[in-house]
Amino acid sequence: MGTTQLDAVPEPKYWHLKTVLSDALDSEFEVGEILPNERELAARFGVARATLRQALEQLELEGRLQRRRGVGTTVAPPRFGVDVGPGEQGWPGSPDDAWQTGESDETTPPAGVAALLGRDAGEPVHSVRRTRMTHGQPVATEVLYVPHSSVPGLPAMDSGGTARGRAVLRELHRLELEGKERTVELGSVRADDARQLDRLPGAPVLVVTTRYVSQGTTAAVSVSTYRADTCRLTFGDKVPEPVVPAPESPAPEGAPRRHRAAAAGRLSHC
Amino acid sequence: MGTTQLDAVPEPKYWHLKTVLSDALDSEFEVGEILPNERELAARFGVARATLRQALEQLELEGRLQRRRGVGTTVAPPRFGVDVGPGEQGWPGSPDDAWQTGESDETTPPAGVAALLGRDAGEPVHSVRRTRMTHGQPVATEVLYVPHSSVPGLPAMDSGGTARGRAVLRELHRLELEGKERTVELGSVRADDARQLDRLPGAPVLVVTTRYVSQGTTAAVSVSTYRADTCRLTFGDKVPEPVVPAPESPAPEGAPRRHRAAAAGRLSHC
DNA sequence: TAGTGGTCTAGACCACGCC
DNA sequence: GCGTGGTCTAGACCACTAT
Repeated sequence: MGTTQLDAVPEPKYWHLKTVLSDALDSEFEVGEILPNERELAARFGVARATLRQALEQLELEGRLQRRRGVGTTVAPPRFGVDVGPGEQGWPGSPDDAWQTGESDETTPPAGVAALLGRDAGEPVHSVRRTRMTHGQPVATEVLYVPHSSVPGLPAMDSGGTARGRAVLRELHRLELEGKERTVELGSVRADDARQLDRLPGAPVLVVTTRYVSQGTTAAVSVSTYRADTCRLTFGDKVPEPVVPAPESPAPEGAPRRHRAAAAGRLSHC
Repeated sequence: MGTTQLDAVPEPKYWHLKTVLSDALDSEFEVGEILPNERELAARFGVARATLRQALEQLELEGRLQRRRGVGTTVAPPRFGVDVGPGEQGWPGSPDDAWQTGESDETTPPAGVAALLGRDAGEPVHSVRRTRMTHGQPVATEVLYVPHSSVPGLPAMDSGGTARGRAVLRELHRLELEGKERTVELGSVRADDARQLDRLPGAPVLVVTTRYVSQGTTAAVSVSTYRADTCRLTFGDKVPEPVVPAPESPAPEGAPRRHRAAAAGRLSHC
């Protein structure tokens, strides 16, 4: 009746639902507000919960929603920019970088990292775990792989703690950094990283692989894992934090004040 | 019996399934090989199809599998690197860039783009659509937004074709490019881009937003949409295409020859 | 037309956060 | 304990591709 659209290509229900919800988020909700629970939303829209969840998953993927088990679904704030560009010069662990050094020990790197290092798979290297904090929340974890040959002066240390990590970084800084090469790809968080990032295993992440070049060879390789739902990676000279919308539909610029009250009967069915 | 692991934290079935399948892909399958269909796989592993599909979705997200409706599920080749770094200097549409200029017309940019341009939302700008091809396949679509003030010399053209797009780019090249700022974030493809990228709507993509700076102001903004399943974005001086594994589990370096025979009874249940 | 993956349903139970 | 999102099931039908 009211639809001018000829349904020659029927849209999936969850896709239409996602659009409806997205528009509602723009116009009727504020950042931090809590949505009705999934069972109620599904009933209100006349779909099965699994179908509703498909729509919610999409919106979470786009950074519009945040879901936490035992708590509820809230409207996510706009993604914040995280600088990973050439602006972040220097070796990892420079005085001003945003990372927090963690534990260190010896491991055999993944095959892909070994290839980047130009080492045989199975050859042990130093590994240093780090965490990146922003706005008080952990947004990324990282493992830095350093071949023994890059830090020949490293004193023998059996303890696998943060002191060892700092020692590895300190030795690394003695080398002259010629350049970095970075790649970005989509991945899903491993179980151990998931806990640190406060996400469930399998949540989407942006994986940044950095190759540190010194004296013509690869001196170290780091693999960083950024939360894809909350982060926007920025490259180049500092971007003045403009309002960049979620890819699919622009995010409103709501004040980041928080609500705990459940949304009333605003969402109408279809 | 053989498990030294105490199942105090029971792993979800789909997660375990994903691990099993991933290992099997590494050891028993080659790139291009076609897997048994979902109903058979589910039966073989003793799970519901929905559960199996959760595992397959994860593997597809990590670029290990490729699924096509009406065809089947195949083992994906390793992701290939796509250069989006500062190495790709110059304005869009430079003679050597990898993009293919498409249609152009006038549109009102999304709110976020308008903000980046420093324009009021609703103000119309030139838009140029482009496509990026690699290995004979489209890997990215792009919309370039150019305010009228950046191309004052553009002759009046009513036709909204590729000729208009080339004219806009040509005028843009008259300006001196001072720098670019790029951001990368996760998104999902809109319906129109989906067709061009040969993906279903909602498939995950890496959204690269570039701000072109000239004479201290934003002369243009482009929003590029890369297939997240097949692409690895590379920044910096050309990376010599090393073997970089999928984030969760390393990909084997199989020759990219293709099979059409269905996999035999290699996958064992649990 | 046969076979594939994609969508959808109506349930059930579980793990977690909070009170 | 209670309410939340997370997992899982066993079906059904649809859209698409290849033959």
